[in-house]
Amino acid sequence: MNDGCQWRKYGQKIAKGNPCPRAYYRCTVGPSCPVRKQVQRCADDMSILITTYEGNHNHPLPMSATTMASTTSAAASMLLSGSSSSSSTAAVPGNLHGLNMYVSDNNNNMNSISSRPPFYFSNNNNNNSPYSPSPSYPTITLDLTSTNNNNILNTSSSPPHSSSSHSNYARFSSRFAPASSLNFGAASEPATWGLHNGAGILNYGIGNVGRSGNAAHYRMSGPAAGPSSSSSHHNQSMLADSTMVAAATKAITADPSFQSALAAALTSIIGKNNNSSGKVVTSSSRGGGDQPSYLMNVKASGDANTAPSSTTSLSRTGSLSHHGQSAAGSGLVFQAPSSSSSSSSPHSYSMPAFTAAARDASTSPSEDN
DNA sequence: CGCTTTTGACCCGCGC
DNA sequence: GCGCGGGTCAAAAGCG
Repeated sequence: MNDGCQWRKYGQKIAKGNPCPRAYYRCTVGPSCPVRKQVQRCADDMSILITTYEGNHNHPLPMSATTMASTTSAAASMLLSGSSSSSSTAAVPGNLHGLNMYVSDNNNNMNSISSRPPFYFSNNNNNNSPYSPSPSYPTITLDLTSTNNNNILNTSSSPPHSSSSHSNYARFSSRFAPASSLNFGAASEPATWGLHNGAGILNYGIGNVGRSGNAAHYRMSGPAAGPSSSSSHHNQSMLADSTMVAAATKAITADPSFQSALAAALTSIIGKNNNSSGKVVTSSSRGGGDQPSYLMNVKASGDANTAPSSTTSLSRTGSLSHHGQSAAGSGLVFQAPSSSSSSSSPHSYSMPAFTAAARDASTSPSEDN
């Protein structure tokens, strides 16, 4: 996926748990630009690419990387951020509890590093795009650079690849709002992608409201608050215009493998932070409403000296597999890495828990290992 | 010829 | 201390 920057590959590695090699690239635009990116295919759906950016560019970005004219991304930004602005709004990345994300169609100049959010989904399944030659590869990109004020990272004082708790990953996590969570829709249920907090105040997502043959119909789902509510900066209205539906549908097309890829992408963050001061610590049920809700709590204290400890959660609702095994009442579903023992146990996961979540979402639990 | 990619070696942190 | 795994280095090969 052409993102407007020039990259030089400097390494490739087979990572555990994924037969596909992970490729390492450096930015070659600047003489000593510290920005790097990793590209890897999703283990569960090799048509999905996961790209992770890390570092700050120390040079002006090329024009191709600074132009942003994506109405789709703007719409999707609103979708996931809860903004009520119309589609004429400039492409301002959504910012919800510190987690910026939006859905993007790669055909719409989704090439800007300076203005895109750090976490976005791209489905470049339009072969007319000059940036997506041949096959269509939906991609999930984690942008850990800090080239605009909307990014949640600031890695300027971090060494490019610190593996200590001072890494940018730790700060990434530390800036999650304590109660924010990412809502994984159940694979066998209408997907509700979006963010909500522990109290269920914010729950923007994309709901599959019906199927006709193979055609899925999506709607935007929001909280119960009225569309004109503006009492808080988290405007809770949703605009389900056609642009948003189109963007949302594209993002959901890969469901449930989309979930897997997202989980794997998150794994790349959490895995970095899997140390004594910040790790996936537990999993628990935390039913907060009428439907079962399983939250995977991630404690990330980040920089032990400066950042207060915070907790973020991954949650998914509904059943956990395609095979009818409901997780309701089953209690612990995800096992924390700290108590797992590699792959020897059928209920332990060598990968961080987010990968486990992905497999739960798309395969039989008995296939996990 | 210059730049990029490939690929095995190397480094280092972490867990046992 | 040792092995493992992720990330990087650097020489060789590839390519336009």
